[in-house]
Amino acid sequence: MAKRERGTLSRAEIVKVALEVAEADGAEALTFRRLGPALGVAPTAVLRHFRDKDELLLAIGAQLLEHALSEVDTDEPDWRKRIMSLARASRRAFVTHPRVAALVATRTLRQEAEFRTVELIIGALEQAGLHGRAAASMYRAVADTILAWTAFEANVHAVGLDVMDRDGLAWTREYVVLPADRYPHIRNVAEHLSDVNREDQFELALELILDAVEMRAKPI
Amino acid sequence: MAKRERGTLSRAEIVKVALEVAEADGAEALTFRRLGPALGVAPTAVLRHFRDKDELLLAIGAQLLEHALSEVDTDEPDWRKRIMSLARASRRAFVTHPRVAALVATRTLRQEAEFRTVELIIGALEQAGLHGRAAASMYRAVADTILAWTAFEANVHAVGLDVMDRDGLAWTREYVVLPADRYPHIRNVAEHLSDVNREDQFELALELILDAVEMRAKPI
DNA sequence: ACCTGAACACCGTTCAAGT
DNA sequence: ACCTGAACACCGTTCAAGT
Repeated sequence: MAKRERGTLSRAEIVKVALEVAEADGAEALTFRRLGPALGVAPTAVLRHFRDKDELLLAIGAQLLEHALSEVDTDEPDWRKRIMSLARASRRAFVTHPRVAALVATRTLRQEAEFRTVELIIGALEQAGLHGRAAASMYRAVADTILAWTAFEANVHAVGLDVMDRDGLAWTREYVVLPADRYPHIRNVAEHLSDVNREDQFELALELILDAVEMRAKPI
Repeated sequence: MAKRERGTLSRAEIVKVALEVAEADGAEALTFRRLGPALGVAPTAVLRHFRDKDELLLAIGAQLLEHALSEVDTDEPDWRKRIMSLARASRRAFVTHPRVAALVATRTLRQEAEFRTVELIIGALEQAGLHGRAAASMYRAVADTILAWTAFEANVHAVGLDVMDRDGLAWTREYVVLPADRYPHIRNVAEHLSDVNREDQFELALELILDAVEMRAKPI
């Protein structure tokens, strides 16, 4: 706990160290009392830069989204690829920091990074041929699906890391041994349930929605 | 805090009162220390029926899903309607108890109610014409989308109730005033953004996916 | 202006003791 | 067998005091 010179603490550094702490020891370790020492400072010093814990979490979320956005190729001419690129980048950023992501994914961040995300999606949909009300409506369906899936995955990951021992890894195994007379449909596909991983499902769900977007934009 | 006779405390009653407490005072009020008095019992007495708080939350989640399932018309012959009915019932159950739902939605509950849900969805997909690996894969896409959206909405609701003052209700208002030169696409549809509500989006996103399911099951 | 240290009002969980 | 009460090891946040 080397003491540091006064005035050298910044919001940026706090966010960075907070991510490290959460990554290393879990979201429940992300407390002011641990964060202080990790920064070489008293626990309450952080409160001089963030009004409360919620404001800190919001800043962390913004940072995550910022990083995801920086990886998106905004010059990609194909609108579907642009949306998929954004979706994958978001997923990657959140799954990399699942414990923090779970805490912030559902917050409206209301910051630069979020506005740019919205702009990107609406632009893609307009290119696809949707405008006005239809574009607004579809934007919410697409954006919220990406966000919902991303948040969901982050949560599952975070919980998975925390209670893996209790819940067990192979949940699909339980489905295989269910009584066939009461669960005939499950039995039919049980052997395939463990093959599918969540990343594939995320891609599939999104592709399904974009298929439908395309159909509605340019009806046959 | 009328004392109660010994041996009258049950898991069922604890779950019921826990839901009431959370509903009334928020998820952060769902503590053993408040739950005890609400049950007319010492705070630690609850720990005789649930190993820890996580086990209590799991039981609450199971109860929510159970209730949702009881409202689904499983005899409905149209597979699309059956899935939509399940989705709406889940949404309703979770949005009714957003603060608790947010805490439990991402847990694999691994209980009776969950198995029946899976059985229902796979049965619907088989009726649609999907089998084996394709059915398993699509089941995950559909089920996880319902779950992700439901969890997401519950979270948004819960956060909304908790930090409504700070975040403000009319987030869409901020989008209307964004500089048009930097966000031209947003500006194009800004006036329509506030029209769409989340329930419509949930329905839309699901219909989009089911459209695509139908297309893949019976290709043109 | 920025940071510290003590204090306040909480948590979940354990455990010896009561009935 | 079931419940209580005290105790332990934590939280976020406030606030007077230091530099």
